[in-house]
Amino acid sequence: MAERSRQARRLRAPGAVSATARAAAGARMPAQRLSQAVGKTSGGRKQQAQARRQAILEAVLAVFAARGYEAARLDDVAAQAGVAKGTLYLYFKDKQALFEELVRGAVTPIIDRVSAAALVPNMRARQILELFFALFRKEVLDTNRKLLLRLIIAEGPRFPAVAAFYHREVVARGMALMRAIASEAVARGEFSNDAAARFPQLIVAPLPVAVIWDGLFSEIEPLDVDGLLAAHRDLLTVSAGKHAP
Amino acid sequence: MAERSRQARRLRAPGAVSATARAAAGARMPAQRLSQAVGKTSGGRKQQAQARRQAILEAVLAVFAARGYEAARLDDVAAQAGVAKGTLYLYFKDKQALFEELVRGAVTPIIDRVSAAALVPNMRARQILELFFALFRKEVLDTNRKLLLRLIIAEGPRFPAVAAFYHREVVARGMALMRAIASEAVARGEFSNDAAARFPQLIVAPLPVAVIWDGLFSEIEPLDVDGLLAAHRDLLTVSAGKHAP
Amino acid sequence: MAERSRQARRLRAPGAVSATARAAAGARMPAQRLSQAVGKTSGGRKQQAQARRQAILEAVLAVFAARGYEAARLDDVAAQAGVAKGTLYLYFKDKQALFEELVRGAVTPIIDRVSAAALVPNMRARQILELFFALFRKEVLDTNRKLLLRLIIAEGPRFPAVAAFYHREVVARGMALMRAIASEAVARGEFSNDAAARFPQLIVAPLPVAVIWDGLFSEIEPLDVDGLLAAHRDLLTVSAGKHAP
Amino acid sequence: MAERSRQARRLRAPGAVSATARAAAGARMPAQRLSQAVGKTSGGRKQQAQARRQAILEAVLAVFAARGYEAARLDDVAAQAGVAKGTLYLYFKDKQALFEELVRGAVTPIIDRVSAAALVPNMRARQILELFFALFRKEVLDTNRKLLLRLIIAEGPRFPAVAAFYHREVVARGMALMRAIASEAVARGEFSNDAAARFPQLIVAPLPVAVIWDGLFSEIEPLDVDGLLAAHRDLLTVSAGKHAP
DNA sequence: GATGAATGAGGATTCATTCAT
DNA sequence: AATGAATGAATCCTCATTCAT
Repeated sequence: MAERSRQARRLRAPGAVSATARAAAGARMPAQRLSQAVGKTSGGRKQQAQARRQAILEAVLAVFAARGYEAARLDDVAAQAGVAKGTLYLYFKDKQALFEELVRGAVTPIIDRVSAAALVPNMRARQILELFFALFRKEVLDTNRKLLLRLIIAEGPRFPAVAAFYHREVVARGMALMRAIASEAVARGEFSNDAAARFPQLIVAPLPVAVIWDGLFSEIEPLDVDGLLAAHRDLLTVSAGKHAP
Repeated sequence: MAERSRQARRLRAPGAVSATARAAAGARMPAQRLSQAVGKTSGGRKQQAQARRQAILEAVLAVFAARGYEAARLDDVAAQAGVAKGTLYLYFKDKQALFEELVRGAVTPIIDRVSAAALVPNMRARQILELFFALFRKEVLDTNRKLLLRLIIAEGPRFPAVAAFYHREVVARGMALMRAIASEAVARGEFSNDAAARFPQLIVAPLPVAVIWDGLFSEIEPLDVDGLLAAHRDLLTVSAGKHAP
Repeated sequence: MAERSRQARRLRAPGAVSATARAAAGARMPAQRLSQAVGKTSGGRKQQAQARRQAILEAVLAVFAARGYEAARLDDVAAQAGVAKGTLYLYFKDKQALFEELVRGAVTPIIDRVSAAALVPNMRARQILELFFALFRKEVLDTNRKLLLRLIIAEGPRFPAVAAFYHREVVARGMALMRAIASEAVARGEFSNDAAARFPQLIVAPLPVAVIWDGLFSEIEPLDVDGLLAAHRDLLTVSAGKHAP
Repeated sequence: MAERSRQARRLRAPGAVSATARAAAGARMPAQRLSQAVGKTSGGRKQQAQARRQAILEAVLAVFAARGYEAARLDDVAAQAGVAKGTLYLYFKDKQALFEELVRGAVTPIIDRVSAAALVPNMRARQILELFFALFRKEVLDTNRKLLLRLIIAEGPRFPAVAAFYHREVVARGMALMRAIASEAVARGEFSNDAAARFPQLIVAPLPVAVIWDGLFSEIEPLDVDGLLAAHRDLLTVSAGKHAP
C-alpha cells in the first residue's frame, strides 16, 4: 500500500546538475586553486571531498551490483567506502541518488572514448568493429563497468530516470554511431545487407548478451566472448566468411 | 554474521519436485474423477488448490516483475492472488520458493513447444527462424512471460539455483537446438558462414535485447521488434539480400 | 498493548465442570450402555471420544512441557495426538482450556492416592515419609507427571486459575496432610522439633527442588534423588542419625 | 524443517564476554576521565550507553518475568526501557541474547557477595545460615532478582546455555559453599547429622520453594518466609530444638 | 463428528534516514 | 565536516482459530 517508489526525476539532462545540493557542490571546480591545496595530508579539502565521493560511488557500484538495488545495504556501502554511514548523506541525498549518480558518473566517460575511437576515417568496417568490440571488452567486460551495465539492465525498469539518462547518454548516441558505421559499410559493400543499418541494435546485441551470460552462467558454462564477437563480425561483414578463405 | 544467502539448491532437476510437500501434493491426479467435480462452486478440492496455486504464481510474476525480488511485497502478492497472506505459506515455503517455483512452472512449457516447432523436417532455415521468432514474439514478448525473462535476467545472478535451472531447461536446450538448425543451414548453404553454428547465441541475441529494450526504453523509443527480427534473419541467411529481392 | 492475557477464571472448584460444553460432554457417563458399544472398532462412541480426549491431553502435556505454554504449537499437539488440528476445538475451547484441563485431569488422581497412603494408622513418621517419598518418586518423578509439575511451576504465575486450582486440590490438601503427620510425629517425639509441623513446606521442599534440578541440570550434574530424600528423612526425624544409630 | 532451536552456546565461561560486540564494547573503560563527564546532560557517551544497556536489561527482567520468555514482547521491553525498538538490537543480538545477558549480568554480582558473607571465620553454623538466609531475603526475595530466579526455573529447561551458566556460576559454587558450611557444622556437632553435608541442596531447598510459592500462591495464601527460614534453621541445627529450651 | 485449508492479527527483526555530539 | 547511535516504519513469517466440506 505504502507506494514506496518515489521515482524522482532527478537524472535530468546534463548541465542541470540538479538536487543533492551539498553533495554535488564542488563537483566542477575551475582547477582547484593550488594555494589552498595545502590541506592536511592529501590535496586540499575540495580534492579530498572529491576523492571521498569517488570512494563512495565505487563502493556503491560494488555493493549494488552484488545485491541489487533493494537488497543493497547502505551499511555495507559505507563500510566499503571507509566512511561512516551518516557521511553518505553528506554527499548524496538518499539511496536513490546514490544509484542515479553512480550511473551518471560512470557512464559518461566511456561513451566519449567510444565515439572518439569510432571516428577514425577511412577505416574498414571490420576493423572498426574489431576496435569497438575490443574496447568494450577491455573497458566494460573486464572491469567493474560490467556490473554497472548489468545493474542498469536489472534495475532500470524501476528507475525511469536512470533508463532515460542511459538512453540519452549511451543508447541513443551508440545507436547513431552504429547506424553511421553500418550505413557507410553498406555503401562500401562491406556489409552484406542493410539489416544492421536499419537496426543498429543488431550490431551490439551480443554485448549485453555477453554481460547477461556472464552474470548468470559464468559458473556453469563460461562464454568465449572473443570468439563470440569475432563470429559476430563474420556475420555482419560480407566476404569474411569462412567458406571462402 | 547475517547468514543471508540461503541459496538452497531447491531447484533440482525436473522430476524431483522437491519442497513444498503439501503444496505440490495432488499436482498429478489420475485425471480427477469427473463425477465429483460437481462440488458446490468450482471443481474438486485438488483442482481448486491447483487453481489457487496458479493464481498465486501469476500474482508472484506480476509483483516480482514490477518491483524486483527484494522489493516485492508478499502482501501485494497475496492481495493480487486474492488470498490471505498466510495462504501463500500453505503453498510455498517462503519467498524464495515462490520465485523458484514461478520460474520452474512457467519456463518448462514453452521450451517444449519450441523444440517441437523446430523439428519440422525439410524446412528452410529462414522459415524455421521465422516460425521461431514468431513463436517467441507471441508466447513471450506479447505475454507476461516477457516479465519472467526479465526477472531471470535481473535476479538470476543472486539466485544460482534459478540460473542453473534456467540454463539446464532453457538455455542449454535452446543452444543445442539453434546449433543444430545452424549447422544444417550452413551445410545447405543457407547461412553465409558458420558463425552462428559455432555461437548459437548469435541467433537468439536479439531476443533478450528486445526484452531489455522493452523494459527500459519502451516509453522513450519503442522498438519495432518484428522489423528487428526480420532484419536479423536477413543477417543470418545468405542471399536473402536486402534491396534486391 | 494488545492485552493478551485473557486469564479466564475457568478452573473452578470441582463439580462445576464449567465451560467447554461439547468437550466436557460425556465425560462422566453412567457406565455406557453396553448395547451401543458395538460401534465400529473399539468401544462405543462416547468411549472413543473419551479416549481421544485423553490422547489429546497426553499430547498437550508432552508438547507444553517440552516448549512451554506460549511456545507450544497446537499443530504439534494435534499431530502427536493423531487428530486434525480442528478436532482439538471439538474437545476444548481454546489453547488455555487445553492447559487448564490438563492440570485438572492429571492432578486430581494422584492426590487421592497420596491421602490414602498416608492414612495408615500407627505407622511411624519415618515410614510414612518413606512411603510418601517413594510414591512421589514412582508416580511423579518417574513419569510424565514430573513434566506437569514443572509446567505448573513455570506457567502458574501467568495462569491464576491454574495456580488456584493446584493450590486448592494439591497444595492445601498436601500441606494439611503433612501438618497432620508432622504434628503426630512431634507428639510422639519422632521429629526433633515442631519446625516441620509449623511449616509443612519444609517436609516437601526437596520434592519441587528435585523436579527443578532435573529440569535444569540433569545433563550437567544428575541428582541422586533417593539419596536426597533419604537424607531429608534423616534431617526430619530425630535419632535416626546416620552412621551412628 | 523449522530449525528452531538455535540454542547457541552463547553463555560461555565468564571473561569470554562473547557476542554483542558493539554492545559490550566500552564496558570496561579506564575509569572515564571525570573532566569530560560534564557533557550536556548525563555523563560521557560510554557511560550513557552503559546506562541505557542497564535500562534495557531491567526492562527485560520485568517483561520477561511477567510474561515468560516466549510471550514477552520486545515492544514492551523497548517501551519500558524508554528506547525505540530498533535500539534493542544495537545492544543485543536478538531476543535470546537479551535473556542470556540478563542472566549473566544479574546473577554474578550476588553470588560473590554471598561467598564473601559466608567466609566469616569462627561463626556458628546457625548464625551463618541466619546471615545467608537474611541476605537471600533482602537481595533476592525482596527485589526483582526474585523474578530472575523464577525466570531461570521456568525457562531454563529450554535454554541449556542459561542453565549451564547458572549451574556453573551459582549452583555449583553455592553447593560447594553449603557443603563446606555443613561439614564444618557437622564436625562441630552443630548439625545433628551429616544429611545436609551430603546433600547441600537440603540447606537451600526452602529458598526456591519460597520463590515458587510467592509466584503461585502469594495471592491465595501468602507465605511467612522468615518463619519458614527460621524453622528450617531449627531443622538443620541441633539443640535449637524447641523441646529442650 | 472430523478434517485441514484458509485466515489475518501480531511479532521479531532490518535498515534508510536523522541528529546530537 | 564527520560520526554512529537512535529511530520506527515496514517486512516476512507464524500460528491460534474458524469454517466449508
